[in-house]
Amino acid sequence: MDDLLASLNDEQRRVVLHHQGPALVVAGAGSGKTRTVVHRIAYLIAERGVHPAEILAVTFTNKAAQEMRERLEAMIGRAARDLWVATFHAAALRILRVYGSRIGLPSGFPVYDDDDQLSLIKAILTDLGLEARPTAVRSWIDRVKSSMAGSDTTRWVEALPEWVAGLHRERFAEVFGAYQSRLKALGAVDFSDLLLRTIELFQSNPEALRRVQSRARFIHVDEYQDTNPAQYRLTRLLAGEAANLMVVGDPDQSIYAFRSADLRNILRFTEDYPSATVYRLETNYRSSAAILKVANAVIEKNEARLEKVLRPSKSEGEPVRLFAAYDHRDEAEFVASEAKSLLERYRPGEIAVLYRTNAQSRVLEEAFRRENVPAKVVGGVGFFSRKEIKDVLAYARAAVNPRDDVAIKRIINTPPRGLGAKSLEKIESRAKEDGVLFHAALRLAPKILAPRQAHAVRAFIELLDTLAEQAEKLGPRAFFELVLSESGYKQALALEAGGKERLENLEELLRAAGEWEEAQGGTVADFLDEISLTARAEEPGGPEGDAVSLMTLHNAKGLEFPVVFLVGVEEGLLPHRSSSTLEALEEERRLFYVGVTRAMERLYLSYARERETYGRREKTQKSRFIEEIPAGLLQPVHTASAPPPTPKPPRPAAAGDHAAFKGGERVRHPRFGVGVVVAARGEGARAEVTVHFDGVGLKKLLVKYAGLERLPGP
DNA sequence: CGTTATTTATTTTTT
DNA sequence: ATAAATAACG
Repeated sequence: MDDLLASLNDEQRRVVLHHQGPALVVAGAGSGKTRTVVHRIAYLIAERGVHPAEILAVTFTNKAAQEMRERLEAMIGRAARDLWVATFHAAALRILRVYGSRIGLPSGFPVYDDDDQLSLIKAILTDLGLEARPTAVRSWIDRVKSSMAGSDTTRWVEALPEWVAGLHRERFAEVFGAYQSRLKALGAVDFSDLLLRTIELFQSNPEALRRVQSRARFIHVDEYQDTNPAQYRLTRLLAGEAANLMVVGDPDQSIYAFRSADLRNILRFTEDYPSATVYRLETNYRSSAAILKVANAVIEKNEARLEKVLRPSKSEGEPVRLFAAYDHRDEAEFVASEAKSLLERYRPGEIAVLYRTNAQSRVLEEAFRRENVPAKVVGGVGFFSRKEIKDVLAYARAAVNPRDDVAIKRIINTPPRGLGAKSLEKIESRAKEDGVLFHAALRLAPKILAPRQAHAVRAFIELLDTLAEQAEKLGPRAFFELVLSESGYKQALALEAGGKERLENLEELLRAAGEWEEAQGGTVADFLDEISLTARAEEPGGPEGDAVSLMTLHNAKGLEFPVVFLVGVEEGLLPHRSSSTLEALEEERRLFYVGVTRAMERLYLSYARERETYGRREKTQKSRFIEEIPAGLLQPVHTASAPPPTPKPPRPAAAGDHAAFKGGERVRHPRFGVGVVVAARGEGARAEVTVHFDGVGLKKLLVKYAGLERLPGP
């Protein structure tokens, strides 16, 4: 297996040859970190006689896990199937599915995602009569949990700011407590719980820990700089005394503090494991020297960092270009047309556009469409978080686990069955009286509801029972087909406006389920587990052709592209306006650094002087990060023609247009099309017109809202 | 009860 | 700008 080592440099080879005990690999961007880890695993198997089933590799994203699996399979073939490659959360779920009963988790416990969390929180806020923003409450709950403050019942509250999500911290603590006991009563776990409950299991159950350890005798943790306290703890427990633990990371690429990631975890590794060997990968194989100079110039400005050199291995290359756009549209237009001309030398898939916020993707998508360049948003609002998909998945969840109240409430009146808010309230209060859960009270519901509703509930229960029965017999695909037909969901959708696209999405789900069955097979419950952890995954159906990738900077971590456009490099966006502290600012700077270091050959930075947010146009300024780059490293781009000073499209006459409409005028409505005003009455805000639209008929409209456009007479 | 109209909030990043 | 929450209507 000489060739295992032959293709590596000295730095990398030393890592691969590391045998036992703890190791910290500080790996700069583009230094071949994944490659090195993959080789190390292969070497362990081929040369050290380690069995694949004794190796665990933890990655940060599912995408990274998949890539690592593929690379290992390419290198060692079938043996790769016995390796355990997973994210922290996926690994924890697998552990809890096996040993969860030992800490009181019911078999088949559900994993609640953001949406489920939110509906639980909303219900609790209503119960307690509190007003607060549910999303803010959720993020604080997550923060408390993943920083593991929740375990210490008294002190963590005092560590919070006085006001949290619009609640006094004492009140917040009540909500937190209610949330936790609610989860417990439901026998459900949320994302943070996957980690916390696994820790709990290991601490209370040494035997379970030992068993898992035997499956993880050699542990690798990628992106260690982004581990949060719970992940840190879990890693330490798993590594145990033997500590055959190799962690890999780059402090300069730590960009998940908002999710409680703690940079100090990697900085103190050598204190945690005094016997640790430290390796450094400092040769960059990815980027041109010109690009690296920019990256280094910026990251140097951070104070909280380990000095680290990153040596280029490539020549100077193309200069990094800087484009100052008139506005966000102009910027998008530039990117799309420049990308188009680059297609002479690059495939679309070799080009990426990176931005700070998801909201920036839309203009870009539109611009690419106009230029006829294939482009796709990677990440973003995932396929599995669309309403119709979540609805159908909720049916599956309720079938697999009849105690999943959140799922049941989601679907009890979807499609409409005549069980509205009033009926739910009745069932809910009955549940409270009896001290039972919603799903239990539901079974009593026929007794406390009007005949019509009682009948509907009976039918619904029957539906759930049928589905529960079939969920055990059918594969996911057949099961979902059954759901669609039996629930009436499909029929309801077919009648709905815009239902066609949703039906197509459901077809897509069926196809994805079918493919999954063929690829690995498993029960409906297995399928749910699989997708519960990949909520933001790409559209199923695989890579549909070659396309330019549009994604957030966070999503770009770990990836590389020959051509990168980093857009919206403006004050308020990058650094984002929310970063008020020095720590936050430095994290933004690392984010910028991550973006820059994704580029191999060509890098474009751009910013707009005006940008529309919230539909509000605002003046913007170029980012301080651009100012931090020595001017000689950037080459300004000049476009052939400056855009018009006022690119604002003419707005249709509407609110504010005080000239009243008169009978006989021709108008255009955004939805109904062209029509003739038949009558008009009222003034100002209450002005009302009756219009006869071609092919639609008579409509009474409030001028203020209708958005009517006056057309010249015939 | 269910549909439509109107108002409100939302934008940081994700397992 | 747009989606989601709420109110008004049928």
